[in-house]
Amino acid sequence: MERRATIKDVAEAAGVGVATVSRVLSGGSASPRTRERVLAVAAQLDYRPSALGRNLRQRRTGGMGLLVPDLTDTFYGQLAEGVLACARSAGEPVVIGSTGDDPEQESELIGMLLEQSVDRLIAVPAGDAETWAPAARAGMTVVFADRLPAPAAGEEDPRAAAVGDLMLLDGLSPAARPRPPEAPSVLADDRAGIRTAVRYLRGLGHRRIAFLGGPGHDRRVAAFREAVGAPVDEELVVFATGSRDSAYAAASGLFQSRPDLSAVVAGGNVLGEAAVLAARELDLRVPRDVSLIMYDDVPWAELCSPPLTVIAQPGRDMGYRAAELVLRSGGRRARGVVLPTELIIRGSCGPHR
Amino acid sequence: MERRATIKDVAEAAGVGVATVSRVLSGGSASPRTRERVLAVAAQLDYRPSALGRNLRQRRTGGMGLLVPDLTDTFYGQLAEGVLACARSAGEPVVIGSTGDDPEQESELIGMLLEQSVDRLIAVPAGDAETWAPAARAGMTVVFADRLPAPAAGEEDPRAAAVGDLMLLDGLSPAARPRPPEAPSVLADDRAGIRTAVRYLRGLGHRRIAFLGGPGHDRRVAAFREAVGAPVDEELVVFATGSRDSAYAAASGLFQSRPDLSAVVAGGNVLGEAAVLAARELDLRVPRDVSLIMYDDVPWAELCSPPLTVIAQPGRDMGYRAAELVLRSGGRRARGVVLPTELIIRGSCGPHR
DNA sequence: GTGAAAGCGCTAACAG
DNA sequence: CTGTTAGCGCTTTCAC
Repeated sequence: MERRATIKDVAEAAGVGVATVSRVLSGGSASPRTRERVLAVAAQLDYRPSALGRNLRQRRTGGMGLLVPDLTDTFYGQLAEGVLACARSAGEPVVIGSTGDDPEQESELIGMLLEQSVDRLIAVPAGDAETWAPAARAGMTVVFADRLPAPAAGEEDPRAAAVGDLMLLDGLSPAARPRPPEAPSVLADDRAGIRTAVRYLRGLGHRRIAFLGGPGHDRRVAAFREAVGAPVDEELVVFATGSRDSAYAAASGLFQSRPDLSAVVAGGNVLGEAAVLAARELDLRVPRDVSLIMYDDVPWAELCSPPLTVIAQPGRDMGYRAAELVLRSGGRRARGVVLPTELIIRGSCGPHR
Repeated sequence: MERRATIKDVAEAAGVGVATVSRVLSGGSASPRTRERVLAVAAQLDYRPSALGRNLRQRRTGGMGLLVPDLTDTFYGQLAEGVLACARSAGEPVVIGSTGDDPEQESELIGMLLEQSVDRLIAVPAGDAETWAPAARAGMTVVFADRLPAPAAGEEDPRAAAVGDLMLLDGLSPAARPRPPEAPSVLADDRAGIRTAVRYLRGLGHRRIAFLGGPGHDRRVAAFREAVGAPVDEELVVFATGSRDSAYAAASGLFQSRPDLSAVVAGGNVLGEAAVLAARELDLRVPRDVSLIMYDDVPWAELCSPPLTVIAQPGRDMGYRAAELVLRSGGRRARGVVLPTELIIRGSCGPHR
């Protein structure tokens, strides 16, 4: 249990200078003979270059940070798995943090990452643009996943709400479209997903459709309003704060205050879970009494009875893509990516009656 | 977007030496006047000490590593949340890795952590004692959570299987019990949990009870065998490899090969999920045709219909405790901890018919 | 109480 | 091609 071998040990043992060792190990030039000897000695000494030394020297930590709202939410679990898969294949470490969808905790975590000199970050942002300013100021490369930070309070910026479209409309002339978000991002095509869901519901005859949203679902509500068209009944759009309790309360409240609604689209799997629970508690049968569509496909959606009809978004892929983006962001600011969603019809929606 | 202020900048701006700055910032002695000035300047410069510099100097990285099999498995999500909660309150970074329950990937991740000089690790081990030897040799402080590494191949070591008891039997004289595991650990009381479940099932009249296990469930099977007593029907004990597909195949195979079984206990939530799916596919009604008890309580267990009867283990607490252990392991090798499980009776078990 | 100086392990000039 | 050298930012003796 002695201290690990350092580059110096290897150099001495191999009878060469430390620079040579460094070169050999990082694929630099060296005569075949030296290279072989160094490699042999290194292996023999079980030498592993210390990331600490390298990072200090290069004034930056390798790897990346990952900030998600809650690992207990299966969707973020999938997202994280994607990120980790990519990081692993790149041999890069990932420093993770869970924000609880709280901007304050998020800020603290950003601070912590800064302290660690982690300068690449993938985040499902909880705070608004203001929360994220410090990260940008510090020169961090950040890729947002799943959603974008809301514009700073006071700034009338429709960008966040509109971006869902933009990225898909590659046909538009560059000048015709608003500037892209400042940070590259990997988002699901919420707008199309929600629109498809609402149309599907309308096709089944539903007219009083509610939206059950959570933190970060603003693009989804916006899409919902748009899809429903004209003056949407504001009582049918309710928000929870992120905790399961809050989600349940919101769902239950919705069902009780508006017994006339015939369908609800839940903005995320935690909300969907809450809706199922609340409906059951209130003796509402799905889909007989109320139809339900949930955003996010998660393994247990199929276990419900009836199995839940969902808007699937590729969580794992999103994570993987985000990691790729943040890793090879050397080539300047990458464009954002929007991944398609898919309406998976199972059994939780029925005709309006 | 200039480079961050260093300790040197602060020292100069405050007209003191770097050593003084260092002292002040780490609570060392300094005259009130100097201290104040340094603090002011530091704040003004938005100075954040670089963890890189400190770590290199101290030849160790702060924070901890966390290795779990799969973040898509809600139980590990809970565990991770616990770890992160503790780490956050300690201001420590967490480097995470997902092993996919594959010893090889686990080894690689351990190597990566070693390279990062992360010397504290919380792990749900995939590999056996041999896989973990390098970590120990390198002087890592590791706390195992949820399970222990199997004894190295060839070593006839009943410790892992027996430990479930040990820790609870504080009444035994120290000499009478086998030595404790080499690394501190945080485990659920699998033995009691399984025993309770089996007894419950027997009380309902079930005799042909099957066990559906996955990687790392050896303590649970052992407990199952013990609870069932005497020669257990080996065909009723089946194992999957960790993937959802494999779990489904195992469950489906089990149901088909042994239509006479009347109850199954699933060793983890992924297995439980598979069992529900397989049963439905084969038109087996739960609990009419087959009773089901699942290890792990997860939010969606309640959503199934009928809601699943489960053996709950405190995932979040386990993570939190593990993090505490690994953090304050300064005081030598901490004892392991065993947390209680609870049988939560919902609707997936019925009388044998 | 405070400053100067010596590195921690590594890479990147810069000479040979 | 290869060795020497100068730090990266910080903590920690060791003098003053």
